[in-house]
Amino acid sequence: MPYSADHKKQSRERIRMAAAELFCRYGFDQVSITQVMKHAKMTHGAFYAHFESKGMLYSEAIRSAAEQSLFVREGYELNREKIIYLIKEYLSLPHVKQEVPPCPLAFLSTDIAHRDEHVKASYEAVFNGMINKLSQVLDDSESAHQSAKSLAQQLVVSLVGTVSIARSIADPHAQQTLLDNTKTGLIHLLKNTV
Amino acid sequence: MPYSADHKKQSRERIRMAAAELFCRYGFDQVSITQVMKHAKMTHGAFYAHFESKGMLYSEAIRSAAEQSLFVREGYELNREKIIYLIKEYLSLPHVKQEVPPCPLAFLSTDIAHRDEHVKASYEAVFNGMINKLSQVLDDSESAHQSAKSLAQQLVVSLVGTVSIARSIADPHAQQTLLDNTKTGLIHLLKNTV
DNA sequence: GTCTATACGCCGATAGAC
DNA sequence: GTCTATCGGCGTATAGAC
Repeated sequence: MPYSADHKKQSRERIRMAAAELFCRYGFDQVSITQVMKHAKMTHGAFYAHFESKGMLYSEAIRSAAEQSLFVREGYELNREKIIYLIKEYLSLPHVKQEVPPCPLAFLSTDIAHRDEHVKASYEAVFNGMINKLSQVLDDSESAHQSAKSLAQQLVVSLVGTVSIARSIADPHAQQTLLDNTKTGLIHLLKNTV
Repeated sequence: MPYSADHKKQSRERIRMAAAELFCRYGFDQVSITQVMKHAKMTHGAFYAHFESKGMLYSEAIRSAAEQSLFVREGYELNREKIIYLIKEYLSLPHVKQEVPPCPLAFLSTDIAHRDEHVKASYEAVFNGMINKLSQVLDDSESAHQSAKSLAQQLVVSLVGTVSIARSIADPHAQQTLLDNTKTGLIHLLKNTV
């Protein structure tokens, strides 16, 4: 055959990456296969040689987006200080504006609710991955009244809620205030549970 | 004319209400004008006698949804105990499953991010309304290190984040755990800032 | 594997009868 | 004001050449 297996793999990966960026930015319904393929430097006809449907691509794109996002990309050798650093990055305007690879949990939260179980399973896997990673770090210095996993969940829902809301608000000043308030609140929460 | 002004007003209201329910449940893109009008007991042709576009309907539907939602409908004569009651209702499975009129902040958060400034303004107004209402109650018994408005924001972003994520997760047990954890965390937060 | 071309359906919005 | 009918556009997915 005129195309190597590696070439196919690379094409597939380009599609996955393009999809991760575009779906996060515009949502599932407002991104067409034609747009994704153009972003991946191909035409729409080639799509179905790599994925069986747009929905299946979505499911994979969520995991791709997660792999590139803050907490995974910089989440090696995590400790309390690094968590605080990541919280600040997560709750930053560049993240909200998707100038860095965004967290799909925050950018796609309500979008996932309308999709099939396969897509939801991807979202849930990313969510659990983030919780597990955080709770491992928080475990060794945990307060008496709150388990590490529960604390990690508090953290994540606040992060996700804040960024979701900030993206849906037009006023830049209100965005910044919101981000800063959550930042202060979460750091306070972490300090008090050392 | 064969139709009274009141009749027109009622039709318009039926459309608004139908839109509020359907948009919250399925999102903007996955609801057609035909569906909304069918839900409002009319045919699609009549739509543009009441609204100038689907986007304008969305903007109004967000406010309609907010008016019916928990914190507004039961938010009169608020106090700390009632806030705790509303938190429990908000973080309940019937709310997540939209068996009661849902909060548009949680059900539409990422959906709004892709719309125009007019829609975002509606979302922001609902958000600010909720923050203001809560912070008034929290103001008289505020802790030294955290303003009432900031505390109210912590509350809302946790509520919104939790319900958004819970809707996007398939496993009912994980949903319930998530809801319960946030419930505990927020009640703890409120008690500690009396 | 990737291309161009197209089948087929749905949607937002408009036109005109009643 | 509400109806039926339709326009124009775009979407997913497929077919067939190379």
